[in-house]
Amino acid sequence: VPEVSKGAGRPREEKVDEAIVRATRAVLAERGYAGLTVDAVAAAAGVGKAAIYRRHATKQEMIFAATVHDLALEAPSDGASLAADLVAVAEGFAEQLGRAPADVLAGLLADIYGDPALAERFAATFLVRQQAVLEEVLDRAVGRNELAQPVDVRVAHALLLGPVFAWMLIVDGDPDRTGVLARLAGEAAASALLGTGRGDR
Amino acid sequence: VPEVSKGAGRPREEKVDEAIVRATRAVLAERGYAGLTVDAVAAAAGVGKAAIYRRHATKQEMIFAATVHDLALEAPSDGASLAADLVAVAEGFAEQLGRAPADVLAGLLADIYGDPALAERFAATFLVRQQAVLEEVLDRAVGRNELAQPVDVRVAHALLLGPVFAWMLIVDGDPDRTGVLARLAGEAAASALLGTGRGDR
Amino acid sequence: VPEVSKGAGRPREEKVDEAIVRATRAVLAERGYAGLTVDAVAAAAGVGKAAIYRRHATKQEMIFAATVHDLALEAPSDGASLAADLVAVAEGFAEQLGRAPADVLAGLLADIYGDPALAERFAATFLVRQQAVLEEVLDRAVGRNELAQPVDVRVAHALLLGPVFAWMLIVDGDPDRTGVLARLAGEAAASALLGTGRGDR
Amino acid sequence: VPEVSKGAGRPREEKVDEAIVRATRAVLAERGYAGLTVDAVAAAAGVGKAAIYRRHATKQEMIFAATVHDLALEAPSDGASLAADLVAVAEGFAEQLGRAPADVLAGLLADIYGDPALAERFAATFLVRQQAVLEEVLDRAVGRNELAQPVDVRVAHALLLGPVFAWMLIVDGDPDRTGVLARLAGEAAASALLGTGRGDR
DNA sequence: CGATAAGCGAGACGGTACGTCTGGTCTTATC
DNA sequence: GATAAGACCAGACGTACCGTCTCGCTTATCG
Repeated sequence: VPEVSKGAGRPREEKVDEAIVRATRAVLAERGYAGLTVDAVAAAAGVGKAAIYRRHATKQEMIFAATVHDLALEAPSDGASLAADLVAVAEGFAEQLGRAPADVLAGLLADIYGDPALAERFAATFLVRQQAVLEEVLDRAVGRNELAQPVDVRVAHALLLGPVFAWMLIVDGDPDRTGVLARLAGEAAASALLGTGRGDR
Repeated sequence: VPEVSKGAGRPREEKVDEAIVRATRAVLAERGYAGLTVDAVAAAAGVGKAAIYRRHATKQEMIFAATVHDLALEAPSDGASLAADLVAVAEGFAEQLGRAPADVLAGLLADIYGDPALAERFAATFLVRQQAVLEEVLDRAVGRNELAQPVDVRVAHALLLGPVFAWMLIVDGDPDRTGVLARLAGEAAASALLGTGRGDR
Repeated sequence: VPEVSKGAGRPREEKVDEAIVRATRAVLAERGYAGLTVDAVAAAAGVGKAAIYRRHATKQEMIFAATVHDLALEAPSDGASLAADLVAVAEGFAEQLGRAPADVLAGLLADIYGDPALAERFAATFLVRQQAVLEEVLDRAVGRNELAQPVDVRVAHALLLGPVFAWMLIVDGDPDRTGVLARLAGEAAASALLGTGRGDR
Repeated sequence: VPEVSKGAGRPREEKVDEAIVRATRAVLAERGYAGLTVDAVAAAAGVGKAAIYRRHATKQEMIFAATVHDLALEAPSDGASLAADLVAVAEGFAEQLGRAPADVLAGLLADIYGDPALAERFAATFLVRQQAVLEEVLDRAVGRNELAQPVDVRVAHALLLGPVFAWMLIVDGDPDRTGVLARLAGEAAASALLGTGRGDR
């Protein structure tokens, strides 16, 4: 979102912001990520294109802001074990991803290549947030003496997020069993990380 | 690839097929998935656009055919255990994915939504091939009595492919450590599936 | 020219209109009617293709508008006789046609068949304008009692326009003698129409 | 029509020639000059495109050969006067032109610009033939002492052919009155030429 | 309170890619 | 060597979309 010069001039209308978000989601639902047009969003929102581009540098950023930006992710309360914590985190990931349409996730992931700004925003919002949660859980495990030495967060991230992502976007698994898969992913990651940490493999 | 009416008329020239594939890869390497143009491919291949569209219904199918379609995947030789087999499979996935540029994988995954034909082709070539390998490995485990009851292949698929995919395309992990991650994913999946199979959780 | 929704939005720029007209004429002069390309016109005008198609439904209409649409035709001042008037009209036709390149005239005439909209525009601008001039001259002759009864304008039109057109586009006559031919055509038409009017044949 | 190397190999089949002519006319009748496609003609004739291009250098030449090439034009028998002869000639022109569709005439006339070979063929078949007839009629008039000095054939040609052409292709006059117009054109041309010849203007 | 600054909807602008279509040539296998 | 079928190169067509700009207007703040 480009900076807003404060003070002089007419202030931006919040109604416009809301209308854009609502219209973006509506058009996405109707035509999908690939079929979404800025003109269509503007028309559906009853808004000029300039109002959109005053807020978002590109179409992708608009979509990002309307669908993914605000996806909250709460850190799990302290569990009994690393395994329990990781299962909770995986379930959190699943819940978070599930709130955005699959094609939007895939589309944004693709558009990240070739748009560094979007990549930056994606990393800052998504990756950083998820990895912060993970760090906390891993630290707890160290405190609990489950883990002797710190573990690379990115590895843990891939082990946890990957299965959920693949289930939802690649394998096209049954949405009703996403929870089952998240639990399995959490347990799998815990055993792998603990095994690594113990160094017995 | 649209059906070829056999027998009558001038046959398609293999040289053209090759030129298109080579040019597609070259343009992808130079401009990336988003920057690829059919005209650019045609020009680079010294070929008319019609020759391309005679072979591929859309730009995406052309890219698919040039980058992903032929990605071989060999089934691992019989290992000592399910864990060993799954590690080998995960390494196979990593090697297979590594042969295509990341932006191409992401781009195709995105374009699958909204192009059912491409989705079909993707499933038939990619998913089916990988899941066949997985089935074999899982069957072996049943034979070995490691697994008491059969396991849903899609679950295993997500547990194995997900981490590799996430490492390469989302977390942007160090390519040199992709092998490490694949090994971890294999072990993690094995322990999760064995745990499930034993039903002790 | 498609209708312009008035009032709202950014108004069309006259500079663009002019640039398109100028570029169309330049490309026509350089490559001829058959060699003209909309892309070439757009490039020469420094204009997007959309700006052209916003104004003209087809390439032909664009050419029409740039070369033929505005060809003025002044009614001759009252002459001494029908013959004198018709000579003046024929010379007017010759002057009018002479201002557009021959291949353009032939090309547009051909494209009229199969494009009803263009035919309509052609009739409204060209035929109607010329026939209005003719009507006036014929009315004067009736007033002068040269003609006892009104004459079919289309007949007069063919008798006058035909020779000039044929001289310029079919017979490929010497351009320097177009004036001579126009005079002859005027006299010929006058004598034929007067002969008809008198009914002595 | 490209030269035929005689003797060796399989001779051309006349059936193919006929089929091409028939198909050309059929497609012209159905889709018009602008809508005619070589592929369509080949398909309608049950013939390969090569068979067409072996006989005709371009699409236009094919159409020319199928519609206009053979349009006969008989010289009028000796009439009582130049006027009578010219009327006969004009009627001959009208009859000749009437045997080809209007859009074809206009289309070929347009394509002549930019295709010198077609222009050559057109001149040789059409203009030369018509002007030969005209020359003969004008010579007779000199013999009859109606004309003191020879008249430029091209001028006479324009005066006669022009009105007929304009009536049929530009003014879109009633086909049933084409004869009337031809008679008028003949009389008009005669009076103009006689006037010129006498030098009294 | 009047000037200034920025917002607004509408829609034109330059640029560029798409997928289709055609013309004229070339290549098979068959006659 | 002619034939039917059809692939080949080249390149124009008209459409669609992106992100920017311009119009006439409205709405706030600042002097």
